[in-house]
Amino acid sequence: MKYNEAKDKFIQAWGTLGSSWGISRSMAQVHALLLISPDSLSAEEIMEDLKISRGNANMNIRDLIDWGLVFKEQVPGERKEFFSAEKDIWKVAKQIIKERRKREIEPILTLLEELKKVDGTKTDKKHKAFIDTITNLESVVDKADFALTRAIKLDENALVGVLFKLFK
Amino acid sequence: MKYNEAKDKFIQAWGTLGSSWGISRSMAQVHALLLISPDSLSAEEIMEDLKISRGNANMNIRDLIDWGLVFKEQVPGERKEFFSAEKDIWKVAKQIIKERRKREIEPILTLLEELKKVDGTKTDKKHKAFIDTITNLESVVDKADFALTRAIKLDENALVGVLFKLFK
DNA sequence: CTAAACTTTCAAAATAAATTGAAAGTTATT
DNA sequence: AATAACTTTCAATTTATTTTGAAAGTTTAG
Repeated sequence: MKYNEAKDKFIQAWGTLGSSWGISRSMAQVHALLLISPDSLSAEEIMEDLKISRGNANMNIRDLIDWGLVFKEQVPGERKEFFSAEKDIWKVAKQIIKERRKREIEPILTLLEELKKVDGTKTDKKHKAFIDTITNLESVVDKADFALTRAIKLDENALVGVLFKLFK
Repeated sequence: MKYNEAKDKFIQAWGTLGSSWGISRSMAQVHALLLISPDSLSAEEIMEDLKISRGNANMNIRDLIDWGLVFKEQVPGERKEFFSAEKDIWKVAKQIIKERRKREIEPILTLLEELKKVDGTKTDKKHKAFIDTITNLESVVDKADFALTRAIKLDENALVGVLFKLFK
């Protein structure tokens, strides 16, 4: 397989994959392109390579910067901005976990806390089932939160150690 | 907060949440409704409660069954089918992890394995960067796969034990 | 076997999300 | 201060996803 073929395959597959993670195709593709680029790229180059519009490129680059997955770089003698991706995949994974935890787990916990306050008596079947579900959900989500919060503080080697200890 | 208010809030929030996990709003809402229902519900009741069409209800119930989150139940004397959700949230979480692992992690590993075969020389910067990225990705995804595969074999209490050992 | 009860399918319609591109906004250079 | 280089915004458009609902299919009861 030729380099260009492999590159296109990776970018396109990463784009498809992104969709199932709630990340837009373009954002995933910009990320993929920067991940495999040895040098930082300008918005112009990204647009041309991926055949996407200026607006799209700009928006997705900004989002990737917000996610902490891409950095702005200053190239001496060049006026325009260049961008490069975080290449340490473990850091990338941690960043993604961190962002999703903040965006998804925190709101669930807030919601569940709120919903526990529902009025009702213990003898009402529906009320009981509701409280049970909310309580059990909270317990599981709390544990996931705990695990993820700790995981993003580990380095990759420590994680490996932990995994082996855990599932020996 | 009244029961009905809390119920609606939960169903609506679960629907919204589902979206960010690549699950359609209706599917998440059907799941939420069944999760808090003490009794199993017919397709008819689900349609009416959530104000969704027959086809939509049917499709999403089937999908939830495929995911192993909902079961068909036979009610004596009734001809139509009734449905109920798995109420053990740890089992629910494990099912979701299991399905997503199969649908998302397996294809990535296949892709990365394939992409390692790219032609090229070690002196080519682009080729080297590509191989590095693919290799590092594979290493991280492999570890995630290992951790998830093991996690879905644990029961909830064992998981708690493991978490404490891990992050003492 | 036939009709009624119920379930599934799927093309069309509705909705939601992503993308474009040109105009407006900024910043640096002379 | 004027202009060129570059970045951002956003309304309009395109594309993708979800939902509908009526028709077709299936199963059970009589």
